[in-house]
Amino acid sequence: MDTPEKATQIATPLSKFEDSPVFNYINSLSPIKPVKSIPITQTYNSLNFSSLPSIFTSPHVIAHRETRFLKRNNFSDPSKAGSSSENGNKVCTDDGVAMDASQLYDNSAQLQENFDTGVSIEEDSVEPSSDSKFVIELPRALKYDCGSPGCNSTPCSVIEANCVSEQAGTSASVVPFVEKDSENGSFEDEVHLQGASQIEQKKEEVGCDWESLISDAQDLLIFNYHNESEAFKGLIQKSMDPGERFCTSLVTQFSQNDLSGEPKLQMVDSVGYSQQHEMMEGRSAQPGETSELKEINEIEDNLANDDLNNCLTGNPSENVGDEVGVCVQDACKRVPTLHRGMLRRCLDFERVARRKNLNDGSNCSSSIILQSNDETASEDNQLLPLRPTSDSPRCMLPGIGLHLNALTLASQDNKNFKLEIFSRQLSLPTSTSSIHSPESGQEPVQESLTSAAAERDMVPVDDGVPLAEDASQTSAYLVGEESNLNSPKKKRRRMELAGESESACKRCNCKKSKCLKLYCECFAAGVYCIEPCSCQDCFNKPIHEDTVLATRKQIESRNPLAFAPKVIRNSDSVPEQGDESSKTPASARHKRGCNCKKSSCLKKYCECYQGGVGCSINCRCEGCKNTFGRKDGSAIIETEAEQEEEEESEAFEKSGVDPILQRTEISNNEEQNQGSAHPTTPLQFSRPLVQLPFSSKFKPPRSLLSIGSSTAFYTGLNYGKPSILRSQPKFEKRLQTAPNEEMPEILQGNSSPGSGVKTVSPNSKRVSPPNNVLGSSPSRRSGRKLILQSIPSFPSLTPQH
DNA sequence: GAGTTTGAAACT
DNA sequence: CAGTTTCAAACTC
Repeated sequence: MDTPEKATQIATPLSKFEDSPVFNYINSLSPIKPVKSIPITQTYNSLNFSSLPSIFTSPHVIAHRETRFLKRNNFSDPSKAGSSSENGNKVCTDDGVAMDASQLYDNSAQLQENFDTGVSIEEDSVEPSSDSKFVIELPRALKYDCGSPGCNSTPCSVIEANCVSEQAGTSASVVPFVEKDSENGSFEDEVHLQGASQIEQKKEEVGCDWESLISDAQDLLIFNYHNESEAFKGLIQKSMDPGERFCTSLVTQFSQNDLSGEPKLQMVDSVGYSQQHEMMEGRSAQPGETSELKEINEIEDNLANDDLNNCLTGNPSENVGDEVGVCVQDACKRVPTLHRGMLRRCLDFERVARRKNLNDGSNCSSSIILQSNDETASEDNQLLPLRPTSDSPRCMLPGIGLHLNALTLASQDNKNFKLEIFSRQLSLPTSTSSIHSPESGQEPVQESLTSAAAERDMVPVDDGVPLAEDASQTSAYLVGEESNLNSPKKKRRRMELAGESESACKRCNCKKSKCLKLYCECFAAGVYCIEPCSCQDCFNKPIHEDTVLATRKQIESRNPLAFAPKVIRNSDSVPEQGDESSKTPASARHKRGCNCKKSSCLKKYCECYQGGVGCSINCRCEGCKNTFGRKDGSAIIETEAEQEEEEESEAFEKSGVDPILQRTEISNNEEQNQGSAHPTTPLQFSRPLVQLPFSSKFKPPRSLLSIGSSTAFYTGLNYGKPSILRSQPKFEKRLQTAPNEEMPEILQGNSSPGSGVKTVSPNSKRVSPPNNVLGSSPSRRSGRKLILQSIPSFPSLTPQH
């Protein structure tokens, strides 16, 4: 199966195909001339095809995409799967494959997506390597199908291949080739056969393992998303170079392997999600693969990391902004890069989303849903600079990047665009992950996302917390619901139904505030008002950017935390523990606390309740009955041992809790905590408070600011409450547990009176003794905490570096 | 859809 | 900082 041989084989089948009437017909259809197996330059392939999309985008493509999108939503609908499979089936006519694909698809769209992502990436990387995409692609698809756990991915891979090919314009040719190959019994034939056999096996395996796979989906999802995000990041990076490099490396290796039939192809394919597979199945790289795969993985990881770091962490500000825009554009142009697959996916979704947005008026849900799209927004045409124009969909995740702060900082269009992209990107994974994976999977993602977002955000907007919260919640819910939020009320209703998605898409109804006050949800959320808003005399529009920014500054001068997420979640700040915290009710708390008197904190009047978090010490509510956690919760004085136990339990929870189910989890956790004899309140509250403001290390500045300014809020509010003292110990623990990074920030923040806020004293008011906080937090239990941290769900989830 | 309730935000 | 007013969301009918 050496390369030369392959080439020969490939050439043969191609020629045959070319002769076939089907091929001719296809050719007639597609603008792309079936270049006779002439090795086209990889770059050209991508480039050439990139231009073609229009042709293929025709109804079929669109339909396909939509179907696909629908599929995502309707996992169980077989018919759709079938329809969708039409396109996909083109490529894979194999019954076995098709079956698998449909089934798999139905079983878990997301899982598939994840695989798809991996696959797509692989494809991208692989494509360039092969002189003729066709040959390589088919085998790949097959192999995928045949491939390991990737079986699941098979359908997806196929579909994607189709999509890609369609867009690229190569797909058409591909299909025929496949069939022909089978007919010819050429190399591909073998592949098919093997693939089929393998697929069947896989099917069985899959069938058997499916559940397990699904169960593992969380991990996978996380992984996938992580990968996607990485990939996306890679794309984003102004220099696609890394991606290219990666591709190149892959290609190189691939070529070295001669693209040899199955194993190598599989290897290549697996590269994308090999990690996932490994994770899932525990399956190590295949014999031959191992070394190479490892290398590839390493490269990929490095790239991803680097990319992430560079893009996200790096200098989000200037470089990133430009980079983003550039990257996006480049990405579009550079379809062939390894991220291409992802982009395609995203595009598909995005298109749908955009349509919806356009049609419906921006629906936050759609945007959210498609966050992935945004990720992929980079894709071809769609990557329009989403300037925060009035038209642009504003639905941003509250905490993420859309904050006006970010906007202000990044006044540039590109930057804004980037931010949105990032936010969406970030959110996407979360949403998806959340949906499928009940467990920890999501958290890591969230954390990463949040952290990434935080890092990225030009402005240290919020902690990732809000993002996580919103994203997870909203996204998850919204995904299903998406579009129809036309009327504000309906929207609200949905939000309510959804649970808490509200934050994601705010639509205001302001009449007197001109949407320039915090009364305006849009303004408060840091987003511009959009069509769906029913506001009057709205100044919260890009047109009035100056006014908005000025007002914003003014408000911030008054209260630095004014635009910070109201609900702070620990997750992002603490990578490791973040999971825990995020999961645990305690992790999230309203930054300022509520002041409810009549609603008993059981209605959305209560911001805590609305945010899906329990009331905390900071709350001055009366008759609190917040189902997410009462402020008074029994403040039980716990012994250190108990506290430790709690911590452990929390850590444990962290590992397993689903972000999606956050609320449920929260309630559960609280219950658990209570059950564990730990009064949920004190601990939880204390924690959130501390962590909240300073979720990410990167945000110190903001946290500091917020802290200082926030003092007013935090100081003195809760003095009335008795339980605080007890809580302190836990609080201290929390602090300790919290990563050092956070702690310092917190401490720093605390140094100011404001810090005290979080440190809440046992007595109601956040008398935060900075000293206490400082003293306790960093040093003491850091050891333990470190241990917990060492467990970091996120790292573990990640493909490993 | 109109009116009421509620509590945050803004103001004094 | 406390008290009051304004505002818009949440809620009810």
